Amino acid sequence: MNAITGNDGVERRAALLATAAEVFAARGYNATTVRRIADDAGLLAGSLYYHFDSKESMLDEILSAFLDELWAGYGTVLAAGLGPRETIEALVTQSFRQIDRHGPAVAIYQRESRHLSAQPRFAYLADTRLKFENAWLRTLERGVAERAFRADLDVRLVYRFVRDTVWVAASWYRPGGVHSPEEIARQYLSMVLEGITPRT
Amino acid sequence: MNAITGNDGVERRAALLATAAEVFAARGYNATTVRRIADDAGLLAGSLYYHFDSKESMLDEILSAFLDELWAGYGTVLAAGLGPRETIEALVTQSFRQIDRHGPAVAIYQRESRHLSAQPRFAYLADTRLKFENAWLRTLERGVAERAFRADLDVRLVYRFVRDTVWVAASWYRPGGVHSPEEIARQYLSMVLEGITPRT
Amino acid sequence: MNAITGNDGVERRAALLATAAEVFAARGYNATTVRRIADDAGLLAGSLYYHFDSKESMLDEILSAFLDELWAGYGTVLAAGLGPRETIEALVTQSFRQIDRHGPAVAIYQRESRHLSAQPRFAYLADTRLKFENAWLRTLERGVAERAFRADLDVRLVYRFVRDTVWVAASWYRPGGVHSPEEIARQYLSMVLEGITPRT
Amino acid sequence: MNAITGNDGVERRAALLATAAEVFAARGYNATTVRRIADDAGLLAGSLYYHFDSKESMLDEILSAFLDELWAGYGTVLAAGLGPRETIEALVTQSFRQIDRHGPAVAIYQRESRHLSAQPRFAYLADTRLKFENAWLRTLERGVAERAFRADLDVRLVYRFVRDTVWVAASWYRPGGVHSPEEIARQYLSMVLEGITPRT
DNA sequence: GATGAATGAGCGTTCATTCAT
DNA sequence: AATGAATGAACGCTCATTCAT
Repeated sequence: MNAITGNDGVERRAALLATAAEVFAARGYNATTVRRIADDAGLLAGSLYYHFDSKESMLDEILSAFLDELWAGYGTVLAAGLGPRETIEALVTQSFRQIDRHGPAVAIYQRESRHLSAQPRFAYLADTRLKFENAWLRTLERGVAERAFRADLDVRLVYRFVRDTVWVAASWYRPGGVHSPEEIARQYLSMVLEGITPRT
Repeated sequence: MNAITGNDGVERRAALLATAAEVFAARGYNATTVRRIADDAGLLAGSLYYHFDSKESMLDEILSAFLDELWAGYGTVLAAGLGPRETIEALVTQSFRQIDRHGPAVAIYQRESRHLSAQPRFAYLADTRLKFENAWLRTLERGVAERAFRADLDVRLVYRFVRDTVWVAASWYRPGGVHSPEEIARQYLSMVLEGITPRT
Repeated sequence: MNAITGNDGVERRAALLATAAEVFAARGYNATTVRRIADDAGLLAGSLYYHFDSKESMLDEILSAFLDELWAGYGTVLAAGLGPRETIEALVTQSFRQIDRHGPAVAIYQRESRHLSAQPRFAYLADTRLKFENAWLRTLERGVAERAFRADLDVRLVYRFVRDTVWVAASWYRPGGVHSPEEIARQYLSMVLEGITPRT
Repeated sequence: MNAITGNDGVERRAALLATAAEVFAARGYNATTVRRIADDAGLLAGSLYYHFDSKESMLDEILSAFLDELWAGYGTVLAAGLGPRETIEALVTQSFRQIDRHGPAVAIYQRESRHLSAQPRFAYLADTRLKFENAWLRTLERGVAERAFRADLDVRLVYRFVRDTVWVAASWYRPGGVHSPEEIARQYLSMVLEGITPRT
């Protein structure tokens, strides 16, 4: 009947999660009603509970799927033994690629992770934040030590600025627009690495 | 009788709004209950309605008070006839000062303005965004024309990066910390203007 | 394939009803979900509807099967032309035997019959209660007339006490325990007929 | 305005609990909807939550108020140093008085305590059952030792029968009927102590 | 100015039931 | 016979809001 049989259930589930992620990203998790997700997905609110335990478990699945993929990418970069500048470039590029593929999940992460991480179920969000911070700070510090980066800037401030700028892009980035993720990464890196004033 | 009793209605109102802004910023507007605000302010939920029409009108008052003050500052800067670089420096510094003084309002603005601006009551948020964009884009474009800024960067992308990075700082900035708003602005501007790699 | 598969439809149906009765007895009819019955029976909730019209019809079938058997036994006793004391003894013994064989059904009857009998479908429960009451009251009154029972006790109160005590035993009686139903009946009858203080 | 001012809130709460207890007793806790309680009490479902945390907390309050009073009465009896027969008489009389005063609570206790006591919040129901059993069993055993009660009956069985008969009376007893609680206790005790057959 | 009690709409969730496969 | 997915009504509960006092 259906050309893509075999894992209909899996695909249905994935489609529902994608719908949920979009609504969560657009309106915020708390402000999103389960009826609204169901409307957008074309079924009744109660029917979602055939596929998921709860609204919260949908959120959990969205965030952990995104973070799993994110860390897979980051892990490869960090294990590659690149220099500080190249590491930063690769991490930023990876990040924009994740925004391209998991835009809604990134937006949700950005908006909700702070207060969610207080709940045991979402404790992994706090872990992620820490691992994240570690990877970036160490790379920046190594860069300063190796004179790849300026020594007169506060590394923690730079980290915060860079971290936020990357993720907050999820709030305006739309896949299929004029800029590819790689192009955005390139522009962003050029700005942060070289500055927006001309180097004479 | 309680900690935030002022000696007249205006002060009482302002104190209540400050309390509301803090809770909105900490938990999000939708997730904040009117009862929680009342608890923090030391009265009962129903009593807030003597002072305000609705929860929404508290939000409205918080955001417009902040934007009024913000535009007063920006207006002075834009009217001062500075060069592009100096204008950018002044706008960024102004912004960090606003974060210092109106932290909660900025955080609320950052988090909620996108979906609020769809409602007629909050249409002014969309206007603000536009005015904001205009001021920045024009300054950046003028800078490119005058060779104060690099011509090879996409001006709209630079605008988005800078705008977001500045405002999102409200989510981690705490007044009275190790860095003054001016110092944060200086570091940020140094990064964006000069880049984080050393200029030989 | 699963533990309670019979070799024909009748047995399957009976096995499903037995499972349902156990769950109804353990958790109460209302608190029992059709899914729970299905789980215990090793199929999915929807599949039960191939065998039964509704959850209510399962209950109906359980209760009427039990009452049919109960009245068969009672009928034999009442038709036997025994004296009042012997009739009471036989009825009580019959009752404990029913508890032994239809424990879950008796527990359900005890717990739910009062409010169920308001529904037309379960009106027969009220009839049963009446027939029951009639048989007992008549036997007790005959016993008083024939001086087999004391005349100074309120016959209706005695009836209520005895009826309740017998049926409520279904809530603690477990088949295969230390006491056979006949032994429990003997002890119970001894208490009610002779009293727990010694006869000098 | 109201003749019984001063503790209106307390009385309102008590009246609501009494209404809830009646509905719980009539239909069972699980089958009772919070809307039904509210209907019977003349307000809307949501309004109940101004007075109580949850449906469960209403149940909790009903049961613990009843048990507190019950144990106060039992404590007095058990501390009075009466003989076994007199102790049993006093306990039974106390029990029927409790049924008279807390009829719905007793019916709820009888119907729900078994499965409720599995929840931590209602663990005290299991404690009560144990204390109860202890008081009765010890009194019966003492009675057997002192030859006040027959030695040929199984004490545990007698306990179960007596316990059940007393409490199950809550399902048919209505305050203000033809029999006072004391009269019912007298008849019941006469039956159990002396037996229903005449002592020659 | 503030309280206490209520409203009513809507929320996340459950569950008996249906039905195409 | 049984499954998987859905329905739709109802449930316990929350919360912005109202209003007599």
